[in-house]
Amino acid sequence: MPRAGLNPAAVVDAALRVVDAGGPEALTLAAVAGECGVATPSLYKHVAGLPELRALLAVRIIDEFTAEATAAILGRSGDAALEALAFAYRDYVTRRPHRYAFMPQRIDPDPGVTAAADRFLAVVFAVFKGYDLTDDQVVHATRVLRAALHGFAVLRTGFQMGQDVDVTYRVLVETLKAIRGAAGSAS
Amino acid sequence: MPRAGLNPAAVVDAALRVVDAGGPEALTLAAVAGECGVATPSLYKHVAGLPELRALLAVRIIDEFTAEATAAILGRSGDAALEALAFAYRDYVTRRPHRYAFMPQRIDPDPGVTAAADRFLAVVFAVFKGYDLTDDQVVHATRVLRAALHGFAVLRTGFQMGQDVDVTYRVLVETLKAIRGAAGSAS
DNA sequence: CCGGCTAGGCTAACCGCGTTAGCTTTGGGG
DNA sequence: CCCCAAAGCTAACGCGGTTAGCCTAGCCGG
Repeated sequence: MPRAGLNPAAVVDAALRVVDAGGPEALTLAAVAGECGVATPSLYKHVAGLPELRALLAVRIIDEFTAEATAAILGRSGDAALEALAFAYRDYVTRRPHRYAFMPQRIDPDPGVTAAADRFLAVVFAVFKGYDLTDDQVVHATRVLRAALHGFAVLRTGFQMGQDVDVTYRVLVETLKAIRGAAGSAS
Repeated sequence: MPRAGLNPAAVVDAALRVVDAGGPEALTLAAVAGECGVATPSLYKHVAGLPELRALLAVRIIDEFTAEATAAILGRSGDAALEALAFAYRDYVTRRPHRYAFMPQRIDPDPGVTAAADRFLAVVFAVFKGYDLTDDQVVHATRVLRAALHGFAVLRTGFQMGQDVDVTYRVLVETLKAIRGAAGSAS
């Protein structure tokens, strides 16, 4: 029987296809192996197990997202950067709803994931460079921004009632422009 | 052998203990059965399976949370109500970190969970009764508030760097007071 | 007080998933 | 050309959810 010619990157590619098609729940070694056209245990020749595959996938996704976010805020500052990041965020989540579930939410034991998360964080951080805030204030502002954008991303599909979610997002973004003032006064 | 005297409520009680002790990941029929002092399949005499147990647990937790949130905003309105809800939210998450994971994030197929989620939503909704907003605007404001509070709750434990998370939360709450104006202008 | 019925417990067994062990074979490099 | 490491495979285990089917505790009517 011919070799499948796999490698870690190809396994992650297959995992991405599985996740895109079936959501985060569908990410199973059996499914990925099927997608690769290989028996399940064969995957262990390329990744150490499900946790490592998840970590590799997370790095891939975080970096993809970071690249888009970076492109969005390049050349902008202040409220314009904040808006650009917010819309890039929403766009990614809309375009890749299942992938977003792998964005880091708590501290990850995997150092690769932590590093990728830090790279992403630097982008959010950059938004507040244009404002006149102390270092501490920038940290708080970054956390608030992340929390709001993430919360919206998570709940987005769960909003009942007919009102336009795009309008809600605009309200959110407008609200967030108050971060600058709030960070200044609350610390 | 003597009967264990179980019933659905007692099973949910055991499930709560399991979740409190080991986190949402630990919620397994085997663990709950162990906590009940019973063999795993015996649970099926009281709950239909893991999904139903999860749903029952979610209802229990959402209602517990709703009760606390309701108590917090009773007798307050406007910014005071918003603050009270925000702090009740944060307090619950801090006190019951594992339980919070069962709060509804997307539409749940279980009608009981949906009903409980609606009861909770009504509380958040009530915060904006005191503001001068149209019905549509209240819906958007409610969504924004939920998104921000939820996002913070989720990311709370993941914040790196030493800065005080309580200060961050104060910045968040201050920022959210701008919802009124944003909802008014953006729609 | 007794017989029986039901509800609530049990064991056995199946399936799917992750994982490990150990065998086989491919195919590139000395 | 041969060899051997890498990359595939099958077999087997453990664990979790779930189903089937048995057995008995304990209430209820006679």
